[in-house]
Amino acid sequence: MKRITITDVAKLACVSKSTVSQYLNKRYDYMGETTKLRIENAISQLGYQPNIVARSLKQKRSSTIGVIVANILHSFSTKVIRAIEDTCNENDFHVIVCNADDDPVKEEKYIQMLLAKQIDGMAIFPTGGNLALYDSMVKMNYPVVFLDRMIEGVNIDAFLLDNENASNLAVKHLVDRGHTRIGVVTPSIERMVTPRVERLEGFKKALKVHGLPVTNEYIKSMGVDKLQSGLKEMFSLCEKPTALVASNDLTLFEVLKFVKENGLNIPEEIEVVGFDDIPFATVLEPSLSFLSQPAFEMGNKAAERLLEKIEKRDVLFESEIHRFQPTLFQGQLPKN
Amino acid sequence: MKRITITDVAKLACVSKSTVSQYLNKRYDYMGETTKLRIENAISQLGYQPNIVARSLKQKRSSTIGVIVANILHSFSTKVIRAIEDTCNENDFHVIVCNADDDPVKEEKYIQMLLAKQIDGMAIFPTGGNLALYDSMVKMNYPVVFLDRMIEGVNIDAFLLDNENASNLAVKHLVDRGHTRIGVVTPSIERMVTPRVERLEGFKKALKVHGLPVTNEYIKSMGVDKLQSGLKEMFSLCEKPTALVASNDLTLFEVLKFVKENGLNIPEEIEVVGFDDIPFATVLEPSLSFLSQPAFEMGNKAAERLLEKIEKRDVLFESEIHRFQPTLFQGQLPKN
DNA sequence: CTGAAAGCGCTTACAG
DNA sequence: CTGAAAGCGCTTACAG
Repeated sequence: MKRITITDVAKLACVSKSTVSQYLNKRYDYMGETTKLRIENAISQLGYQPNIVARSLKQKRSSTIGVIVANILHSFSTKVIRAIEDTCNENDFHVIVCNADDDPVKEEKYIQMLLAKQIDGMAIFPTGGNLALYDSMVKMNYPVVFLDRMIEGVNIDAFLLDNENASNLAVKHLVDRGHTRIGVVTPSIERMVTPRVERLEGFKKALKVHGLPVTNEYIKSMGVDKLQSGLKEMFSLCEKPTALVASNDLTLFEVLKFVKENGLNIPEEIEVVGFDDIPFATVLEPSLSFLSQPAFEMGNKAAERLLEKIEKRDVLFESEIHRFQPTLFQGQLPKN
Repeated sequence: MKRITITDVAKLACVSKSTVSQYLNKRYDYMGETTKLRIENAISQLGYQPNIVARSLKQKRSSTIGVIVANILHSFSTKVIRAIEDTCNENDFHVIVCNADDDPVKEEKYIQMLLAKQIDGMAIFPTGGNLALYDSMVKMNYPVVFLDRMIEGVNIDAFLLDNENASNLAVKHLVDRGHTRIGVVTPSIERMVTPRVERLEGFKKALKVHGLPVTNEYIKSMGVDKLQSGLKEMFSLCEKPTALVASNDLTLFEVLKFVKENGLNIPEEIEVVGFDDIPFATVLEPSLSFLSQPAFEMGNKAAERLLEKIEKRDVLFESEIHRFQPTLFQGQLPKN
């Protein structure tokens, strides 16, 4: 049951290990035809598979990247992972997926582990809780890209939605449909998570742009567990909102739950715009509008950039914020 | 920018590499207190991180398993991955996730890659297209578990739903609600994918158990792209079905699309039972019933078994089929 | 065109 | 209680 090594191949083919290695690495430049054939035969006869671990140790490259997502159960994350994996595959890179659970402690553990495994680079949905660690990676010129979120003051490429514009599109859509009392529901922005902050800011700006007042009673930014009572408050006002923007899937869920439990009608009594897509939204009721993120494109672009940084490890890159545009969908969702 | 190695630590602590290695591996048995302290200090002073690749090469273990899913975009797969990852984490194992896209060629490539990386074991949602390869892993006594599907004649543990019972529960539910004309919609069973075959078989058996005839016109098993015309046929019958079982999420989607496009009312005109959960199903309309799989439990159990096999690599295990019971949910979905 | 030798960073008997 | 030496399976200058 012992594994076949390069030595076995060399013996069988009557050449040295070096030559077999050349063959494996496709350095055929000076290799005799017959040598090549002998090696080829030996390999297939023995069913030889190079040991990638040994190669990595020597080459100090693993042809593997790590992806640390906040939560793999979010469909946005899944799509991004999928896109990253596709891009990596095309370039003969492998992907290790990790879940940080939005927990800085777990995130740190995973980053350390990936570094110890000599992973060539990482794509991270950062928790924001490991500033020193992010910085140390920058110092080492270690290849990293951020997704979905950016960290102020950390010099790392970030790939994220144009969140302000997304909020603006949502508000514009509702204004166009005649609404003037528009509310917004977002998770707590205490931890300054980029999309939450930017979507809320964008929402307020958009109201002003459209000549509407910013009414604090229409803005609920709080832990998801408190949203039901927040919504109850909002809907006890004399001037109830007639439309709501739900800034992510969790808040949308709470909004729909509230709507259902209170027997409100969509869109007659309350019109709702959500972020990201709900699978099956096309074929279910009520029909909602969504700001969809180009998840696959974001994943692809982030992966390409990461691979480029890995390729040119010696080059010092200027880090950039890469913004992606959302698309507004009504009832029907895009295929991606 | 050169990495700190064990040699650097040894030098700084004025001990040999061996001793540092002992320390790293927590073999303190005979280690002097002061030696221990010196090493500890040296490590933290240098910010030393052991190179896992080198360790793996020597130990011939990587403390990593691979998961090959058919499609990461399915929420069932995501949940299973998540559960496997949690279990692995508790045991200091890492997880590499791969997408086979239900393509045997891709599956083979991934399996080879994982083997070359000296991964300690694999959890696979098998395509069924690589019998020889599965067998060769069995021959090597390489630790593998299958998920969601089993492969006839291949001696590997499989963790899957009690599909026949699931179909039976679906039929029973509908019969209890007074239905006698019950249809079923499943993807093509040409490739003999376990859940599809078993769910269809189970459906037929359940009809008989409940004294209902098996009507071929009520059974549509075909490529998802042909389902719309299949459903059209079914609903052109004089005796239309009054209830439908959709055996997975894709077929459920087609059913709901058909229902919506044809303005049918759920549940008045047609009652629907699906498999797996649709996120948001609780708060949307129409309210459906679902047979939910205990995805987290399945992932956990599969991972535990896999780790056990890795732990006791020398032991020859009897392979078993592990069945899990579905739960019928109406409108409301379970938290997992 | 091919091979001998050194080395990647660890671990592990074994000797003392 | 600690260290010298060999070795895991590769790759890579370098020599010839």
